[in-house]
Amino acid sequence: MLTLTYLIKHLPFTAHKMVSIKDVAQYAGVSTMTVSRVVNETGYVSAKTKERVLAVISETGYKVNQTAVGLRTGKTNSIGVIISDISNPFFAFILKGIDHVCSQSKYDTILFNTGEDPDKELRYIDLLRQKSVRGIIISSCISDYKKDKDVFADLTPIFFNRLPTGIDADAVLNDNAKDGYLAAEYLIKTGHRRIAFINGNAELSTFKERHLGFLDAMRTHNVPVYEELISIGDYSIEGGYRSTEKIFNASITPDAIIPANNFMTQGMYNYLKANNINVPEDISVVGHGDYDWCSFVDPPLTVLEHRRLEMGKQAAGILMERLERNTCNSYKKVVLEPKFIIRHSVKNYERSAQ
Amino acid sequence: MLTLTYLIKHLPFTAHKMVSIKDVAQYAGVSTMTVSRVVNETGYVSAKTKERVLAVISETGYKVNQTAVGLRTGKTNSIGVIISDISNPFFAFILKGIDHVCSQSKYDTILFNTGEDPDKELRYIDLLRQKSVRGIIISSCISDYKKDKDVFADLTPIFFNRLPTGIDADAVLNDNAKDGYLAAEYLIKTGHRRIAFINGNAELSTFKERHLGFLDAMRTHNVPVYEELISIGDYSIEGGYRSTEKIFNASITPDAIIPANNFMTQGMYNYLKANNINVPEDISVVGHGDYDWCSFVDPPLTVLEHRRLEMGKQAAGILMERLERNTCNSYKKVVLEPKFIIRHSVKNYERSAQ
DNA sequence: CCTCCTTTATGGACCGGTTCCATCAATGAT
DNA sequence: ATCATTGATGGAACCGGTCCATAAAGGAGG
Repeated sequence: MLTLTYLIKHLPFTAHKMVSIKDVAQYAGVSTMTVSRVVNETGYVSAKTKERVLAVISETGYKVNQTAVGLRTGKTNSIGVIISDISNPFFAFILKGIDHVCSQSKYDTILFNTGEDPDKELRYIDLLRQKSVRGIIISSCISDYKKDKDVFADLTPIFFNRLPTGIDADAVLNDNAKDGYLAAEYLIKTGHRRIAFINGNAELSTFKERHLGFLDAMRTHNVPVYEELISIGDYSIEGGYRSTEKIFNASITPDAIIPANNFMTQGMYNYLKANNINVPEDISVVGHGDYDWCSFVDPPLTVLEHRRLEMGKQAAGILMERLERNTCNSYKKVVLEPKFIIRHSVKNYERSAQ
Repeated sequence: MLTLTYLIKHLPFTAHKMVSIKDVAQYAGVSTMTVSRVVNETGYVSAKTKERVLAVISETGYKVNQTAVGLRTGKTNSIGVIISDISNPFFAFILKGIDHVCSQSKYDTILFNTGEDPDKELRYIDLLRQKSVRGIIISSCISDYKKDKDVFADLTPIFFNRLPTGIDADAVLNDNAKDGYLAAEYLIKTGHRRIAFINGNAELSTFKERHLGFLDAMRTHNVPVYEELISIGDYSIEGGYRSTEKIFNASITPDAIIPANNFMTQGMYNYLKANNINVPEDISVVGHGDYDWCSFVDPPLTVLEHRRLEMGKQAAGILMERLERNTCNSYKKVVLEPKFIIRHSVKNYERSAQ
C-alpha cells in the first residue's frame, strides 16, 4: 500500500486532467474491463484483484466519467424537466416533489424554462434528446401535439398540470373542473348571486377546465352567468389587476370573485387594496392554490389547494416506474383531488337554503 | 431531391434508433468530417456539398449527439446549479436570473437541491464534474471549504448568496451587514429602543453578517442590546414561530422585531396572528426580502429587498465571462446593495432626534 | 491423466462525434 | 517549369467507458 501511494504520487499525472479508467487499470496491473467490473459490481473479479483495484481507485480519486458511460450505453441518469416559469411558486413545490423522488433514485434533473413559448418547448425537448436523458417531465404550453408528437421519439414524456391533446402519454393532473365547480358552488351556497370569474389564457386546458367547472356549477344551481363578469385575460399579476378593474367597471356589481390562479389573485388584491374594496364585506373571494401568504393576508383567504408536492412526486414516481420496467401497455392518468381550505374571505349571506 | 427523400424513406432505419453522423455521411456520399464541418460551420466545404449535406440532415432529422461531443471535447454546454431549497422563493428568482443569462448563451442548467446537507453538496459537485459541466453556480451550505476545496478541481465555481471561507473564487453576494445595519438603524431612528432580532443558523455567513450589522447599528447609536431579545434558531417557518414566542416571553417586552429571512418572517406573522399582536401598534417589523405577499399583508411590510434576479444574472454573467476567456488572474466579488422599501409595518415614535 | 465446466481475466470492437494530419487539385507567384 | 498557397476532402486516432467473444486457470468427475 505504501509503495502504491508513492507510485501514484510520483507518476506523470497532469494536475488538472482527470484520472481515467485506463490509468487505474495500468496502476493496478489489470485491464480496464476488470476495473469496470469492480466499479459496477458486475461479473467475476477475484477478491484479491478487487481489493487492489479499489485501493488504486481510492488513492487516485478516480471517478467514472458519466459522459463516456452515456455515450456507450446510450442512456444517462439525467431526466429533463420542462416548466413554463421557475419563479412561479406553483412550480417550486412541484420541482421539490420531483427532486425528492429522483434524487433518491440517483437521477438528476436538467431544468428548462419555456416562459410559455411553444417553440422553446419543442427546442428544449430536442435538446434533451440530444443529451440522452432518460425521460421528460413536462408541463406543456402546447395545447395540441398532433403535429409535433414525434419530438419525443423514444423518450418517455410524463405530463403534469396540463395535458395537451393529440398525444397519449402518462399524466398527473389536477381536477381543474372540480376546482372551478367547488369554488362556484361554495359561493352559491353562501348566498352569492353575481359571481365574477377571472380566467387565464383560454387556450390552456387548466383554465378551460376551471371555466367549464365554474359554468357547470352555475347552471346546476340555476344562478345566472353574467358575461360582463367573466374576464379572460392572461395569467399574470398585471392581468389579474386589469381583469379585476374591468369587472368592477361592469354594469353589474359582483358580490364574489374567483381568480383562476395565484398570480391573478395577487393582481386582484392589488386592485382591491388600491381602491379600498374590503374582503369579504364588499366582495367575497375564493382563490386557487394555497400559497404562503394566503394565511397571512387579511382576511385569510379561502382557497382550493392544488396538491403540488404530491403532483411532482407522482409524476416522478411514474417515470421511475417506466424506467425500471419498460412495459408500457397503457398510459397512466392520475387526477389529484383539490383540497378545499375554508378561511375567512367569503361572507355568508345565510340564504343557503334553496 | 425527390430521389433522396425516396432513398432515405426506404433505407434500413431502425425506427427508434437515432440518425448518426455516419448515416448522414453515407447518404450524402461524403465523409463524417465533412458533415461535421457543415454542422459546425468550420473549415472548407464547397457550396454544392454543403447543400447536399444539409438536405440529408433535414430529410433524416439528424441531430448532433451531445453526449458524444461531450466525451470527445471534454466539455458540455451544461452548467450545474446547487441550491439548498428549490421551494424557497428566495432561490426561485435567482434561478430565473441564472436561466435568463444561460439560456441566451445556449447553456442549460442541471439543478441540485442540497436541503442544507454539506455531504450532499460535496457529492453533487463530484457528480457535476463527472458530467463534465462547464461550471458551477452555487449557494453553499458549507461554511469552510479548506478541507474540501479540491472537489472543484478544474471546475469554475461561482458562489452566490453565501461565500464560504477557505476558498477563493468569484462571488455575488448581498451586503448582509448593511441589511442588518439599515434595519436596526431605521428602527432606532423611528424611536424604538427594545429591538428583537430573529437570526438563522449562526454558522451561515449571511446570518452572521446580518447579526453583526445589527449589533453595529445598535452600538453606533448607543442603544442597548438585550441578549434575551436575540434568538438564534434555524431559518424555517417553525423556527420563526418559536423564536417569536421566546422573544415575547422574555422579561423585556420588545417594541420592534427584525426577522432575518422570509421564512422566519412568516413564522413570526403566524405567532403574532395567533396571539392577537398587532403590527405596528404593538410591535414594529422590518423584514428581510421583498416577496409577493409583503405588499398584501396587513399592514404592508417594510423590508430590505435582496436583489435576487440581479444576483442570479450577475452570477451567471461572471460564469459566462470566465468560460469565454479563461484569464483568471483575480476573482470577482460583486456585492449587491440592498433596497430599502418602506411600507407601513413600523410605527414612528417621533423621537428621532437624538 | 484427460475432459469438462466454472470461475476469472483479457483484448478488441464500438458508441458518435472531433482533432490532427495527409492528400490532392487548382491557382498564382517566382 | 517549380514551388508555395488556398480550397476541399478524407482517414485514422482518440475521448472513456461498456459489450462480446474468447482464453487461461482451477476444480470436479471419469
